[in-house]
Amino acid sequence: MPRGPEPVAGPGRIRMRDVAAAVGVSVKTVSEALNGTGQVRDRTRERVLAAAAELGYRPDPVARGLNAARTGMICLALPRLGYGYCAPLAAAVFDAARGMGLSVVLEPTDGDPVRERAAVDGDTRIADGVLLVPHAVTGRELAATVPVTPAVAMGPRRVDGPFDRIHSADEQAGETATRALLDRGCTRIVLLGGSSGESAGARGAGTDAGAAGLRSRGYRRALVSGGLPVVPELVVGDGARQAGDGRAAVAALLAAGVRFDGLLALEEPLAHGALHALRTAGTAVPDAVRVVAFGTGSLAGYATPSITTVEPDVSAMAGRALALLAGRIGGYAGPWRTERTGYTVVHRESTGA
Amino acid sequence: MPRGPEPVAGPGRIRMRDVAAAVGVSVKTVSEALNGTGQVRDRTRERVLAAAAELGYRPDPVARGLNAARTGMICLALPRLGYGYCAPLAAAVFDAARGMGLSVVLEPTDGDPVRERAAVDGDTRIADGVLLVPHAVTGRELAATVPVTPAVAMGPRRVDGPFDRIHSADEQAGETATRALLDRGCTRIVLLGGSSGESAGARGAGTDAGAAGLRSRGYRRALVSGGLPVVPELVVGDGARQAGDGRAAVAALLAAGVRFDGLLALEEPLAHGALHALRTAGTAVPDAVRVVAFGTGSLAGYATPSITTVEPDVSAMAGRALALLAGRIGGYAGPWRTERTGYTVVHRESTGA
DNA sequence: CTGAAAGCGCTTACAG
DNA sequence: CTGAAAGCGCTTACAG
Repeated sequence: MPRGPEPVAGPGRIRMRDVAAAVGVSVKTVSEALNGTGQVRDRTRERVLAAAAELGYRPDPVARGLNAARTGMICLALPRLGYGYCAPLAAAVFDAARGMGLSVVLEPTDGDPVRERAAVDGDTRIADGVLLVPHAVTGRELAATVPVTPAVAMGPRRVDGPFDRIHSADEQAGETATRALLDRGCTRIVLLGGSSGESAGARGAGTDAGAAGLRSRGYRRALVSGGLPVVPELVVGDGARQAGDGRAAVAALLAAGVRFDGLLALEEPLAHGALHALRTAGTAVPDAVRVVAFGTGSLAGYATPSITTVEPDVSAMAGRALALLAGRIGGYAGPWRTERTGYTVVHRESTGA
Repeated sequence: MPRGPEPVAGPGRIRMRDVAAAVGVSVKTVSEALNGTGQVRDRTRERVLAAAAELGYRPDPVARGLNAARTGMICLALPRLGYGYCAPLAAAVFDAARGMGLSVVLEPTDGDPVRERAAVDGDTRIADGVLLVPHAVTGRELAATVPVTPAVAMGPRRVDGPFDRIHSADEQAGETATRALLDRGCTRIVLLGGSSGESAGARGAGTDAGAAGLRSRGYRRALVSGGLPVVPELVVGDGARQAGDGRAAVAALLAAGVRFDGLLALEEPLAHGALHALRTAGTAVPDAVRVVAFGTGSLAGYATPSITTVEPDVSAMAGRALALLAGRIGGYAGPWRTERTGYTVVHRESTGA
């Protein structure tokens, strides 16, 4: 008997064959009675169910998984729960997965391209499919992967590769957010956490920019179409994400005497830091400066003042991503698909709501 | 060939036997060459590795798991990522698990006792062990479970059952937090989100209170040992957790003309709501009212004013819980153990720091 | 309606 | 150092 270490549950672990022996039938009958498959006489099924309950039988999902070539698990690989809208997105994925009878293995990649690639390409996969929120990995790197299981890339990054994609409309959202400020009379709008040009903040040839790059582009587009210039000194904190960074960047602007009447924070924590700096300097929000932030707004409503946010539709992202993934797991082999999900502006006090 | 649907990867899926055939050796030799077990001649190993790479062989972790009676996965069952300190705790669990070579299946129970119980007792388990953050399930219910795999309960809830436990020292933390306010001269301290007596907010016979109940008890103990009475009208929002609830409860106190000079919020969002209500009423923090909140403080530092928090040591909780679980998975069969992890007070502006 | 047997893709005691 | 074979706990085509 070539076995590994004693099973955790010890020799008391009940197998299907034990139930079969107790009832006096074959394992096939037990399997069919328990799963409701095949044709089992009522009387036999009852005896099987009774014996299974009596003995405390629990089916082994690993054995079943080996047989079915399917485990009912999917892997959700994302940079970190605290990153961008990962936490609410993950929550939405759990909800959707549960509705489909799937379990979720959460794998934080820490934004490490090696781990991101391994999530798709790796050899430790026990899941039937992978949902990847790429951060650092490039489209080129992913294009070379040979996924062990179907994969779907989701989020703002425009990566390319052998998988379906769900993109959040970040460029459009950046434009919408900026326009909301323009519409309220702002003419000098600080872009906090973004970049003023294609080169900075973008990773590849413009098609592979991160969320910040795309949102920045939307900002610039809104300014241009509004007849306003992109003022480099108003674009600060490129790549920053933390409240402390936002605070420092805005404090520096104020100390330098740079004038502005609007502020678009590309990540929610940046806005909290910005408000802190503005408050310290005695600058009134929204009277002197109007503020909009990207985020999911769990606390934005209770900041002082409450912050207008541009919120991603994580529920749609999760739902669509899982639908596409389930289709692939189910055997669909058509061409790779790309879908887009939106953002919603929630007006609060920081824009004068 | 009694097979289910065609495997996802199609007929191209390479098995160990394919590699063996390509090299002209047995599967045993391939297995040992790939795993570095047994004695394989260098020359043979090289040929096996080359063939495996050439063919794109990926080991099947499910088959390996069936054989080893171990999958290298654990299940983390918690109410919801947005609940209490679940998100940072989950992040700490991922870190610790990764360090031990384990993957984590995250299972939100939504605070449903049936699902909490199923996480320990269920029959769909593919994990080697379970980390449960109980919410609604009672100790009595869990005591009757027959875990399929080892389990560890963690968090503020004092549940009992056939597993190890890690408790956060919530009663002690409640006392420490209250004392911080007393030490700063507060004499009328609002308890936001808690209860004034044993009956309310506690679930069982005092040994099974949730975090709010335990923290409330610490609050009362601090008052009593400070020679102050527990004033029922200062205890509001029993069971509340959301910013909106905190805002409403504090607004009601202010509208009713109730006087207070300190406030202990049992959940961080409550404090953000409270600050909002205080600001609206023109009540100065910390001059007129000092505020302390339980929380992990990711945004507390950027509220207006920044909020003093009592923060759980999630890293210690995760580390100890996994250590205990790994011990059980490894076969340790000693008596159930209970460990305790602490909280740290981080002073910020809301207490005059 | 039911049983005996093969097979899922691995690992490993046993015998060379 | 290596192979043939059994076994992990299930599911299911095949033959009664």
